[in-house]
Amino acid sequence: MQNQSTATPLGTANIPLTERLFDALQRAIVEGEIPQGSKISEPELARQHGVSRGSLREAMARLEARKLVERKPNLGARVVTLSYEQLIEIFQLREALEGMAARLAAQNMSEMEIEELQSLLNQHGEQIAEQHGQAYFQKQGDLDFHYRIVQGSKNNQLIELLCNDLYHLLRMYRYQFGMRSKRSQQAYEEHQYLINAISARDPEMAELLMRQHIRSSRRNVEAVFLEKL
Amino acid sequence: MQNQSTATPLGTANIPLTERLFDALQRAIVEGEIPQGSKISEPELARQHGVSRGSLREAMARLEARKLVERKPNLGARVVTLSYEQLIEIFQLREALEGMAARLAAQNMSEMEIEELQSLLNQHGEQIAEQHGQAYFQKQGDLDFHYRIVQGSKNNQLIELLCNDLYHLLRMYRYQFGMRSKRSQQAYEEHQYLINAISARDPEMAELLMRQHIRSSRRNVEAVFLEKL
DNA sequence: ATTTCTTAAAGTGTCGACACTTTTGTGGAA
DNA sequence: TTCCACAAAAGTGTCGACACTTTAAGAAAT
Repeated sequence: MQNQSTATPLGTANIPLTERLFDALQRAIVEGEIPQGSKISEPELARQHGVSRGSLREAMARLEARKLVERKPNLGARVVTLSYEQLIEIFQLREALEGMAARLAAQNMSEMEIEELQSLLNQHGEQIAEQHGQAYFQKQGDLDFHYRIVQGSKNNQLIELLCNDLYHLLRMYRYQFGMRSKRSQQAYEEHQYLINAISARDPEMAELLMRQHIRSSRRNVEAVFLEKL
Repeated sequence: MQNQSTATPLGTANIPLTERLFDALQRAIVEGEIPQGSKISEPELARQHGVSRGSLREAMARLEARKLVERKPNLGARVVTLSYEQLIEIFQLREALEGMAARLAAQNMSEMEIEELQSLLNQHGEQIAEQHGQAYFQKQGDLDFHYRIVQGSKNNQLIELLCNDLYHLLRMYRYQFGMRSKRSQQAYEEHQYLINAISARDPEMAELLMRQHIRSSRRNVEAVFLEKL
């Protein structure tokens, strides 16, 4: 039996402080609550969250590993600064990684998983039809779809890398750069082709389609950026 | 002015303790000095290295991020356990990532870098001729070659990922699984083709060749493993 | 008024201590 | 002898303190 009345907010039991802190900070950074490029003062941030500097420090080390903050010895840490160049680099990474993921998914996804993926896409389709669903589709839906294919690859290295490491940095870009687009209809169709290839157990085709899909997505981002100038 | 006589071993000045510790531990793990799968006791390891637990803890957090140790809350940390399955997964990753790296290298490497790469390969060739240079070529040379192509991609995300994160895990496999092979002659030739493609500024071909090269390398590992059973 | 030197404030690096959790080891009951 | 309970030991989680480094502010000199 342990004290449930005093400190522990019920449900956070046994989850180490550092971990909760890490999640909280990650969310705050991704959503821009702590602005990009801003300097982080350990004593202040620790105080705000009511933890010791040591605990915060360990959370920061993990944030650094995910490239959400940058630290320089004796100079302290700052939230990463997002840039167009980095975003393009990430798209190139994704093209390679998710391409491989799609290839493996075509080999390794179970029939059931494929069905679920299809029904997820059907939902997206409805939402697009209903509300010209730009908001939802871009922000959550697209991410969900890609997420599942990565899971379907059954390659743990790939899953770890894309879903734990890169995922949050990418989310940060979506949050803070806007990144809405008029491509939802187009993306929806590309997703459907992809499912077809996976369903047909055609790894080669699945990889090809995924790579094209991400390349289109990148071009769209490039176009949006040019507009802004 | 700072005390040069007492503590600082001259040359380690200003490099934080945690960082030096991190490097030392990483080396020890990669080379198997601390055996794979072994449990790590923070107090003991800290004592051995003459640092406080806090410093060691931060180094451990970074090791964890590189997948060299695994930590579970309240249960402590163990060195990662290498497995055939994981190795295959890593090869799949590399196929995707280094394939992309080769593609980009064909676009972005400077003429000078290409020349240097060629002369590096020439050295390798000589070594193979001389001493049937299996040892060197496998352990260092091959890694060097791939390393340079990744650098040549000029994609910082890719460079970071392959040369900082995955690199050491891969080195650990080389160290501890042996992974010598009779493929050095074959690999040498494949490397030469790759340079030709890069030199011809043919991204498509460079990617294709790199992927084939890594796939061959994987097949070789698979074969070596089957032998062992 | 501008620059530079000096000194105080803030911040980071590192440590040792204590509370709580898990593991280990020992003795008694079946 | 085997199994369980329970105390002791070891280990992890978290904190606060102190030393050294960097940054900021203010005084002195040009």
